[in-house]
Amino acid sequence: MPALARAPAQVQAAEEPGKAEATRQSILEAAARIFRRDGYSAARLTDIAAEIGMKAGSLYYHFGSREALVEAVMEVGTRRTHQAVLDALAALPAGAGALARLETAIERHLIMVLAQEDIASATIKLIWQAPAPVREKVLAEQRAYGALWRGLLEGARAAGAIRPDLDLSVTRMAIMGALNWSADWYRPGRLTPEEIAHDVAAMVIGGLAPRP
Amino acid sequence: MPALARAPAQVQAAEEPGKAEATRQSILEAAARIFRRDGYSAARLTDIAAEIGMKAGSLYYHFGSREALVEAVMEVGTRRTHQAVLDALAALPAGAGALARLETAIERHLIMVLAQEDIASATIKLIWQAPAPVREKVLAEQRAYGALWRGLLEGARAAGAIRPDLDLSVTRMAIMGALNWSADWYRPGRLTPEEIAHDVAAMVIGGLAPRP
DNA sequence: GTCTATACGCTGATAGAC
DNA sequence: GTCTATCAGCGTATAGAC
Repeated sequence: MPALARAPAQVQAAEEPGKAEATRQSILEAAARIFRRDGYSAARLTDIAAEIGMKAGSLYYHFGSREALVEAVMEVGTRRTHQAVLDALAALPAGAGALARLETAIERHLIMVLAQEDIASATIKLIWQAPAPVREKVLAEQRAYGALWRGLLEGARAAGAIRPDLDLSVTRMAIMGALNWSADWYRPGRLTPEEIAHDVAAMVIGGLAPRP
Repeated sequence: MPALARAPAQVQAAEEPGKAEATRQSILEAAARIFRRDGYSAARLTDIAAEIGMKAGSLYYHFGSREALVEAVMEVGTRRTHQAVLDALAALPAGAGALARLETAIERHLIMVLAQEDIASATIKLIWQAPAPVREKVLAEQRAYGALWRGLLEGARAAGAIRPDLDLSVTRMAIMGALNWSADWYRPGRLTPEEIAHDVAAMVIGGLAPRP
């Protein structure tokens, strides 16, 4: 079979960013910025388009609807946060203990949310604002991420680092709450994302530990 | 000055619930239910009115606008939660320590959010969904509530119950996040609000404690 | 006080020129 | 690919009957 001189346009676009793909990306970024700033209901397609010097109608060449757009934003946000935490865990030394892994995950997740990552923090903010169908899809995708956390907590419990009277589901949700709420209240300034991440991680880890 | 046989209608309405006042109350409750279920943008005045067998237009006899309605819901929610926590604190024995006070506040706040209190949990859910002007007003009202928590944390720190390296503002927001996020994920069933409140309180208190 | 009927504005979405 | 119309739908809000 002779090699094709050039892959079909569609495939090419999927592989290396052609113009359409690049535009799609900047639309996603712009949408994340506006959605994050205004919330789901107040964000208008006009504002999003204007953010990158386009007109609202043009967005429809790249996305089928407003809902498809939010969904895409949240899908990327979910995947990106998941991947960042996985990477951080992979970067740990081989012998890292369960607590070190949990601590790493907490800090990395929080930094994704705080460090100007519009897509990550917009995603968190939008989860409970988006229309139910979108929310369901995203939550389904987040199950894998949730499973990662469940594993981390079970590992910590097996290592004796979690007091036996705590329910692990409640624990997990309380942790996610402490982390995700920061997407709303955080304003750059007094403390760095790293400082905040450290404090929260310290609190959580300490809170899980069995009473001496 | 001879006593009036009957107070003017307006004053009467403000003092003891006349019909208008009673209706106003049930509108607030209905609105909280719908807003909590659907979120700010998806909740329609038609749905709210229908919830209590009214027509959308009739709501305008009681509230000037959709925004005025959400604002009223959130105002009541804020006040009611604040008051519930104050009451719980007041019910403690006189000699209760700083940690016991903090623990009580955590549990009471969480129970307000979880125990089918539509107005309290709708308020939390709406804070970051409502239009900016409404949010600003509500946040302003919540400053007093925030001050209560700041006092609780400072008291705990003075009592030596909080490790010195934790920033109290970050701590406070992390706690509120862990508590408030529950308004979104909690579904009645497996665990009671009390059980959840206990777990979260235990985690938080433990997390603040100085490392031995 | 609540209804019905309607006006109004706004925004998501489409069609076709370029 | 992006623009310029333009439409359609919906939900808030108003006016007036009852």
